[in-house]
Amino acid sequence: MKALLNVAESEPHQPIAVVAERTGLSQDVLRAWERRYGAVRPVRDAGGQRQYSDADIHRLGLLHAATRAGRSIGSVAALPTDRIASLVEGDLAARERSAPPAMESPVSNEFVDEAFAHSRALDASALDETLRRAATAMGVTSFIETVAAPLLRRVGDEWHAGRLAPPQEHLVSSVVHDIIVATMRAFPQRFGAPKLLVATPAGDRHSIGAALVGAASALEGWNVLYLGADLPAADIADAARTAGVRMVAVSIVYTEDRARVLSEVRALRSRLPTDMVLIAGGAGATSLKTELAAMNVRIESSVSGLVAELRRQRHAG
Amino acid sequence: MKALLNVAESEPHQPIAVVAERTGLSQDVLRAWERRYGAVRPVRDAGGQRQYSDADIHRLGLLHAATRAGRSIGSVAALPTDRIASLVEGDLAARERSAPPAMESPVSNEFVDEAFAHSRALDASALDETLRRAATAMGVTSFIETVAAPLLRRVGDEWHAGRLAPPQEHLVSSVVHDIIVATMRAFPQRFGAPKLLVATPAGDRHSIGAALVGAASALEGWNVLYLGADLPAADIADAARTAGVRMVAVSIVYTEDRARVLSEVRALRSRLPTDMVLIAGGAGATSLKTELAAMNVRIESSVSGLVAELRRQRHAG
DNA sequence: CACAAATGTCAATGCTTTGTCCAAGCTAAC
DNA sequence: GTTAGCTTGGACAAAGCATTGACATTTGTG
Repeated sequence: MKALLNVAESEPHQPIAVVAERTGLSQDVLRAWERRYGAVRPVRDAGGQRQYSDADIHRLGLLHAATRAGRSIGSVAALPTDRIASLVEGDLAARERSAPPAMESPVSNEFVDEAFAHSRALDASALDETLRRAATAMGVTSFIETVAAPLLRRVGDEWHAGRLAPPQEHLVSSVVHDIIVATMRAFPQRFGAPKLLVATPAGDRHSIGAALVGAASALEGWNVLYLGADLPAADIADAARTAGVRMVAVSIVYTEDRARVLSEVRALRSRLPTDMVLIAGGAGATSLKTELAAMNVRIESSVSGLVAELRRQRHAG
Repeated sequence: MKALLNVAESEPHQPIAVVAERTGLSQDVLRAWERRYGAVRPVRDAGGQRQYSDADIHRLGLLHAATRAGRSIGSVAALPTDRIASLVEGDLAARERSAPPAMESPVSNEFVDEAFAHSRALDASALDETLRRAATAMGVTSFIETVAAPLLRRVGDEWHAGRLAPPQEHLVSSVVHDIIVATMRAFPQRFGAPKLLVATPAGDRHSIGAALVGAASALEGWNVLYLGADLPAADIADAARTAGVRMVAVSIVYTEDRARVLSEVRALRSRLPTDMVLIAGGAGATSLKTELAAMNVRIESSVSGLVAELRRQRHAG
């Protein structure tokens, strides 16, 4: 930072147009600041036109920065240049201190609102983009908890209240499902990692729960074999044997026909090796927990519980 | 935090806009607190406008902190400043005690440890998988802050200490860069969304910062034109014009040659339309902030600050 | 629970500051 | 000489600030 002080030399001088370009100030403002506040005093050439030095330009840039920060030009125009520089520096530093507080909750609500609007309008691609953005930004786990679940609940409520038609509900379920499945599929099969089969038993077509389980497991480093919804017990068992999985997880949502569900799970349990762990999750599983526990099926009511179980199994098995 | 005690000088005074910005209090609140409780008594300039001293600002900041801690403004506004300060200090200490330190760190440290081990072993695919898993699980934002940045720092440290060879460092940079770029590219161009150009000026080959900016912007819903590192000013300006972008952001890391960096940015600024916003970020930008501010370049030292600016621009422009 | 005080926010109005525009004349450059 | 750019002085309009009063919540209290 050497200041060039050789007065005799013809220092570089710029016409007003160049100064306006460089500082971002209009020519009118440059003249007004000079006339009204004496912000700078450019020398004049033979014809009376302003010739700004580099120091002038720098000073004007600082003044511009000061006004952008909220100061009035009248109160800073007369200050010495280094004083202005320190003011500007202070303003920048102060803004830095106030910036960090990043917000979480308002953002996720924004996502829910946005997604809901797209759902109402049946705009599939916009909905998809919004949800993907949310998932990428906040992570799958928070996405599920703070965006997907609230959105599904809200859509469900509105549907029950008659303010939303079935297509809207289907759209949301299907888009959310696709996103979660895509997340799961994004993880390559890892050699040596234990394998987990995820499905929904016959009679239950709500596959979102299963997809959630699959995604969470994939994030845990498991190789996930995701078979989707409405699968007969025999098929699940065959697949488990063929693929050589270590564990099987089923998601149960639909429990209107309790007997049907129980018999499906029972059939599955009996077709699997006795020492293979079978986990059930979802709202339906919780409401049947006594019966399920009695037939050697483990219940995990939350995703985090499942994750804990996965870790145990992984290091145990 | 030095208080400037030069008495002889005309004490610096700030207008209400700056005070509002720095304290986070609205102008309305500032005036209400003064009128109703005499919280501060700023002097007035010739035209009757309030001029706050630095002591006033400090006091107002304390009052704001006190109200955030649950105290009523009426009960603290009249107290002497040092009494308020001790109250606030007590409140903060109490909050420390009550708030159990939310442990996010063990998880992310696990990722960092795992990734670091893979880096050391030069196992590119395992490193890639680990980092992708982390990014998917926790979201890009947290991933950057709690995994990518610590990992890069750690690798850098070890490299400086001679315990790691250049290939390891390159591997980590390149994998992290690829993941972030992939995230950015995963978002489709949205019709009607404003466009942002992101690049690193000539002479600086550290493109990770630029990639971070691009990803954060894409998550904000902007169409991002990411041009990578080491780009001459003229090329950036041409691209900006051709693509019709609304804003340009450059990431500056390398400041060994300050003059070179400054002249590149100056050239870029002068080639862009005067009213187009040019933002600079990165460690290098921070160390040059006064100079950059004087040439009508905006500084954002953190990603969250940039995001805030993006929102402002989006709704403003 | 109801009532009153406290407090953040907003609107209306008037004054100040500041950016922009205009007109007429002058200068520079091709 | 003609066109584009600059200067000056003045005028005007937009933006910012001050003041007052009111409103809607929240909070505290009997």
